[in-house]
Amino acid sequence: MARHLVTSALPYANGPIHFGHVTGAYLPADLHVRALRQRGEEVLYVCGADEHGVAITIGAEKDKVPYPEYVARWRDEIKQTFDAFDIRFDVWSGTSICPEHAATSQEFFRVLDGKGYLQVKQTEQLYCEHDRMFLADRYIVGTCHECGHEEARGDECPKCGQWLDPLRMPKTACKVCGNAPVRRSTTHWYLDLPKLRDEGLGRWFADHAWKPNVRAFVGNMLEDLQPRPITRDMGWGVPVPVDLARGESGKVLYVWFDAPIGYISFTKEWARSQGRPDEWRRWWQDAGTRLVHFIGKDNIPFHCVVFPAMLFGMGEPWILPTDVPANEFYNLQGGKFSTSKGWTVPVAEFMGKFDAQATRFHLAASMPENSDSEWRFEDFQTTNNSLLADVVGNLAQRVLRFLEKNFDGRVPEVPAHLVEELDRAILEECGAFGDPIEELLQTRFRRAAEVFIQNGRVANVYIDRLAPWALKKTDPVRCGAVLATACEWLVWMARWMAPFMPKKAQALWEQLGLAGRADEVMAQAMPSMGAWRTLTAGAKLGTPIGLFPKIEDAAIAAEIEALKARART
RNA sequence: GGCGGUGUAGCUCAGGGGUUAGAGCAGUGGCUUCAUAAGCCACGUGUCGGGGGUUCAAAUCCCUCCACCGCUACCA
Repeated sequence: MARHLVTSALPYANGPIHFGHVTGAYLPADLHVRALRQRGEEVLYVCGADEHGVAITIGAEKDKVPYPEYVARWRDEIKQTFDAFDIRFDVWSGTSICPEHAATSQEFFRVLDGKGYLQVKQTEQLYCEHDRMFLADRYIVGTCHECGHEEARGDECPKCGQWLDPLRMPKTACKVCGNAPVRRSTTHWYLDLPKLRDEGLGRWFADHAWKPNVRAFVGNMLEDLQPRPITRDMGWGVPVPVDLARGESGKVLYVWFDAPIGYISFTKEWARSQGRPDEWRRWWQDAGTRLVHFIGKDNIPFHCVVFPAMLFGMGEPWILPTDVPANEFYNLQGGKFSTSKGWTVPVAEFMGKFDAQATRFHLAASMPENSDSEWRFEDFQTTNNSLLADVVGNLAQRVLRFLEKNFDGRVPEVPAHLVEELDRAILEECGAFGDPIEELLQTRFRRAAEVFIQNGRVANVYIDRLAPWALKKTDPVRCGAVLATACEWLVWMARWMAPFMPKKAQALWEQLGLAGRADEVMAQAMPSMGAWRTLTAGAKLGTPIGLFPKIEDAAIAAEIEALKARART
């Protein structure tokens, strides 16, 4: 049994997150973590906001609020979204507030420098005197040096598609203020990625199992690797250690250098809060830890090359990622999610009208695991109505209501002579069932959702075959035994449901009259003949209430209309 | 431009060199009535994007073409 250190990409604290982020990097991690816990594994789930970088300074200045206030606002807003989705981290922090973050980041810089993995280079860059900052390529607009297009961005020309060098562009302007930037020389530190690759990172990557999208992308990247600058000229970020700055001032670590270190500093923060400040080493410096990063595909270069290179460069005993199950992108109703264009689903508003638990399930069932996928309101309705309500919710209802009406709301007895027959009936004769928890452990989320529903079908088939309503008059004892067996299956349904929809699972658990929690550690992985029943005959059941209310067509139509209306304004 | 992905039943997708290509949803017919007009059973259709090649055999491998999409790391 390994220790599992699970991370989700640190959300950038300059805007809200949407369903795409949730299903890309957070929900899968949460599902994986819950499945691990249910199997009794030791898990730590780490996340927090990424709060440095030039985009944040620009955003804050635009809003006329101090940087710390700006990031705090988004940090809290984003956290509320996670809370709404029942995504539960063991630690949630932020790179600008975590007390351990700056020192940890500087330690990385110091060690990598000491080991010769950093290079110092002087280059010319465009500098905006008005905004007093060096301009990243995307903050430059100007004339394309290839085709003469006048509104090219500094990194790429939208017209001819050429990759641009801002220093060669005949005419440029700062995208923020519109003024013409000047050339200015500056010094920066570069992470020597080719050297790290050649000294072992390349082998590490080659020897590892990866999702196909990750392998293809990184494999290419490793062939043509350049040293990468890891410092910037700005006042917001982790400062380059003074004693290593070679007399330079105003240098901070590049946001992508310090952001992944957040996983480590947040772990330290968590350890300290537990009263065991050294505990973090067990998670980051012990080969028994399995480190898994959940990210969207846009983060692949950083989590599969840059950050591993940094960890590798730190040397023993630091561990490297075990797996990076990157997802593709999630679209919305035929288009890309775009907060600025209004093509998005405001989470708080949505949660006021629809069920967060069912939403989790639908996001899992439509997750962009192997290719881009999308949220469609009609599909959400189908998942909720035809799968969750009809197959699973109604299953619980038909069993529990029957017992409520005819058996005083108690678990009937299963006479010894019927146990084997009924075990065989439901476990062997009503169709194949699978283990959703195992699928979640294997990070096959769509499959997990599918298997869960299939397991509900098995019990529906069982009930139809055994027809307890017919037995009611002819053989009440057998009727009770049939239903008690169905109840046992519902106990398993609640367990299987727990990672996907923890609150619904708990509700079902209580309807079954059970104390404790539906997500408690499972004593065995799957039901098996003669060894899967846990209920006590005569135990009082809870009150059956429909778990999944149907969603009306009109509600879906209204959402689609509202989405279109938002996009127009 | 480079790299990569996708293209399989009306829809969403799974599968992946070898018996008659699968699931769910939607549709049709039947059964049932415990249940959220729920459940169960049965049924249909597919040139597996086009073309070429390898092979005893390809949806599955190779080449090419077409369509759509993503990424292209000094913006997170």
